[in-house]
Amino acid sequence: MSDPTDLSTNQRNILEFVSQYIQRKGRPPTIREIGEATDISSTSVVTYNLSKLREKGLVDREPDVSRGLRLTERAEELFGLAVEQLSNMVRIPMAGDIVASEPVEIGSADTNLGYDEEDAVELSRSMLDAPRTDDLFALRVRGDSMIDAMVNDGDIVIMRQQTTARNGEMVAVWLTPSDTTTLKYFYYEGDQIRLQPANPTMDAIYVEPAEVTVQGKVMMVLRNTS
Amino acid sequence: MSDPTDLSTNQRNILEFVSQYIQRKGRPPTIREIGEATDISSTSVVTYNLSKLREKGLVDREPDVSRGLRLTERAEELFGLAVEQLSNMVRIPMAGDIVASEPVEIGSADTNLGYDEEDAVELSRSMLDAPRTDDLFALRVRGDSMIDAMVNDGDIVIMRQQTTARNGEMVAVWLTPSDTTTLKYFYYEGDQIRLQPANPTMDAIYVEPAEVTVQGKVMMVLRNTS
DNA sequence: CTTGACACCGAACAGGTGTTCGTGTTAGAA
DNA sequence: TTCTAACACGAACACCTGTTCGGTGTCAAG
Repeated sequence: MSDPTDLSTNQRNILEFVSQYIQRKGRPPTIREIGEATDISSTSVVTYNLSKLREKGLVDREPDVSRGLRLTERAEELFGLAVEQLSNMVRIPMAGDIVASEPVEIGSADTNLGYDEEDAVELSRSMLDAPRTDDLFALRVRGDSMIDAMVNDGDIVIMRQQTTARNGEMVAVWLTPSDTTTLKYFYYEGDQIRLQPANPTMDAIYVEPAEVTVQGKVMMVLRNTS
Repeated sequence: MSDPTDLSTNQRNILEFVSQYIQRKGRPPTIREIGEATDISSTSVVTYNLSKLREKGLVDREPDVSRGLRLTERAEELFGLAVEQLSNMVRIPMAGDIVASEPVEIGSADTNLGYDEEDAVELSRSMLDAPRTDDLFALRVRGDSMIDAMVNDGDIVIMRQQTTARNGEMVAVWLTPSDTTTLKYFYYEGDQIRLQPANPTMDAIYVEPAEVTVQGKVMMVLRNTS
């Protein structure tokens, strides 16, 4: 009955228009502005549908006040326009865990088409100077196997999915000889690859190009100690 | 002439009221609502002052439209209301560097009264479960002296200013015997204090309570590798 | 003193705006 | 078929709202 999903065409149009109008103009629209935008000739029809939307908890109205119209949080969630556009935050999905004994699993990041309201990390866009953010994903580190990369159990690494690496980039690599995943600085030197641990007190290892598979570039490491 | 700092009392009141009204009601006020709130009896006076504010680039008006009033970004910066409340982001000032050879310097964080538009770190409020965020500050790590705390050169640590610590918290401590600042997990054990490095492969050190000065709690560590 | 800029006042006007009422249409239940 | 609820239409009304205009007072420059 009051299920917000079953809306008439008019009601859906109204909701969408109001959301866009507020975002664009910074103020709610009038009854007649709604009517014009949604091809409703009569103001009473707009009023009628607004009262229906109010019953469904999607809008809020202040009586006898011009533009006394407001979208409920619930409606903003359904449309998700205002929040997303307004803030310069990046929502990075948590793709799973990263462990030394398995390759990086990026499956859940690929299959994630619609927003699943799943686990995610929110970052300010200014924190990572990345032109694109849709190919980023986050992994939670399990175990102490990454300590030579200065990454601890429970840390979160923000990664970009890519199969190649440039010199100096920190990447997640899969080493076929030892069947392990590690985070290392990548340097291509002549005929072999130098993998340098982030910890400056530790020594680099040298491997053949055929033995390494780049699985992503490490953009950032987050450690929450509180 | 068009200096935004020299505003009449009326203009200042109007600006403040409009800002609060928009934030509270989600729509701009009418001319008469502004007049009532600021004790201006005539609508023309409000119009007059609004046109003055428009000349100074603080408000924007759409003619012949009810509530066709908007605050400029410049005005929002001056008042700093809308932006701050709207986004769930936390702005943490960069207080300086942290090095092993000196105590933590929090001076610049204290003397920072007005927003100096200085260097800062912006984080999603959901990332650090801290009830208060006004006593947080950020420090950039210089040198390799913190590697036993799994913190690298160039990393940024988010800290809360406090002089006491509870067991299990990671804190920045100043050790008087060696005159060094380090980041360690803090454990009070009977008559002495155990300071445990974050790196699980390293051993703890034990010190007398008189030898340590807690300078802050480490809330988060950020490492940007891109 | 006169002038002009500045700030303010009160009133009136035209159009904007939410509300209400009577009526018509359609689809589905009884 | 009849009835009910949902949806839609147009008109009228009362109030809201931005604009405009003539007028007042203050104050510094000429």
